[in-house]
Amino acid sequence: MKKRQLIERVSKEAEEDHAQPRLTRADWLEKALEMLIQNGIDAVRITRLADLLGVTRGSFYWHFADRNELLEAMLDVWQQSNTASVIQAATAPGTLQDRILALFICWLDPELFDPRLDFAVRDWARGDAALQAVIAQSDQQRMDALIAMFAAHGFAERQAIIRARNFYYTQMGYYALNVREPLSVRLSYVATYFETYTDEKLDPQAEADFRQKVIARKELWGDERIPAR
Amino acid sequence: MKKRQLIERVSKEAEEDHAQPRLTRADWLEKALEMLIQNGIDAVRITRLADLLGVTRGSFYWHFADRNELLEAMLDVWQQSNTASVIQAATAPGTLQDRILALFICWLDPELFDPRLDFAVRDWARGDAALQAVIAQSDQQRMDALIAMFAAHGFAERQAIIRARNFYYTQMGYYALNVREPLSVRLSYVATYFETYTDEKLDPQAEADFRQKVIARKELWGDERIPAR
DNA sequence: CCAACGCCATACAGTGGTGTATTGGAAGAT
DNA sequence: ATCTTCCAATACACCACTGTATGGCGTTGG
Repeated sequence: MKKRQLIERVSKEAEEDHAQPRLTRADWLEKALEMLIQNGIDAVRITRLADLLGVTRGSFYWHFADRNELLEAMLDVWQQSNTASVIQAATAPGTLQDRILALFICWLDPELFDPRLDFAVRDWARGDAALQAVIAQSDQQRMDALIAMFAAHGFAERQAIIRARNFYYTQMGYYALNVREPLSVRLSYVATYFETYTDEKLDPQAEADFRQKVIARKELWGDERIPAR
Repeated sequence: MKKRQLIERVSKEAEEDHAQPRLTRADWLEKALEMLIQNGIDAVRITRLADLLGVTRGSFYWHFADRNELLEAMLDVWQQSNTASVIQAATAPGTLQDRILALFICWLDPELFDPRLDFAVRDWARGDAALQAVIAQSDQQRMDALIAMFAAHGFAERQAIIRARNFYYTQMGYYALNVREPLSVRLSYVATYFETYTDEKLDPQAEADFRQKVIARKELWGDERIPAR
């Protein structure tokens, strides 16, 4: 699901025409998420957001009771975006190859899975046990979907777990290190990773289709969406 | 290298008797690192540290010029602890098996590699390009050591890179997700992971020795060093 | 023994953030 | 055409934190 849609849904507002003269709850929420991603939760200050939005704090306190309400809305957006995308890809119709490639798409398209948001939320949870529990639950849901995917294609329980962990942890590690590689380089690793995870060869035709699909999508998200973090 | 030693070295102070009536630069630094790990860089406030140390801020401004000097000292400690441990393990004498196991020890012993510090520093770098560059350099050094390790034991260039990435990213992903497992569970995965990374069987005797070694070390770091993050 | 140094307390000025109360004004509804 | 409703500006009280200036006091060395 598109993030802006989610933001508006969480804000309980209908999607309206752009170029509004006044702000909506969703506008504040969007800016706050942007701030969270770029500078961490402690940078999400009402004063600062008001400056960026070109209004005073008076506006904020009309849309939200207080800062806490904003934070809760932000968490709602996260909960309903990244995890849902992973699970959807892992349970996609088709062969194991189809599903793995769907997951690779997920890893590559920030509209489906935004690693910056994911890690910003994880950092946010530092020192907050309740939030950590929420995140752990989401991780468990993602892992369960991945384990089920491998298990459904012939891997025994323990093997499915190890493969799911390798698959998921490797990708999270990649994000955690904030690696910055051009898309072409990432694409060149796809076949090798696929074989590592599945012990099968990746069908060359499928790989070609995948490349084309990703490049077509890339047009949509624009050129430089590689996170500066 | 032990972290407290490093802290004192960075503070340019000799190790003294405990139970000092007055504080040293190292005491402030240690508390600040603790705060960074538990609550992030934005929680590293002079006022708060002073409260925790039971003194007023007057003490701080005797030991440090300003907050910035403290932050630089904290970064020095990180630079000289985690990365050094990884490189040392990866270049340890012996077979590939010896080195991999040395790295596993690293992953398990927070005195050698403290993942909480590592990720706290990564989070700190959010929105700070200069700091990101420092971290990227450390990551590169670690990766180079791992690639060289695999290459030195017969893996071709590309294979060595993929294996090093899998090895390192998987572990970083594990830490990033803040997984909390008992030591016994982690130990039970060692052999399987070893085989995944090397395509060799882990010598049962070596595995037994490893278990014993880790458990002996565990006595040293105490029981509950599993990060609450 | 007392003088200098090392470490800390106190007081002050300044900044940036929160939340509340009140007022102002433009768009839609009737 | 006026009357709500929605959104934003302004003003106020309050708190957390930084950094500086200065004074106090115990410890140590000459």
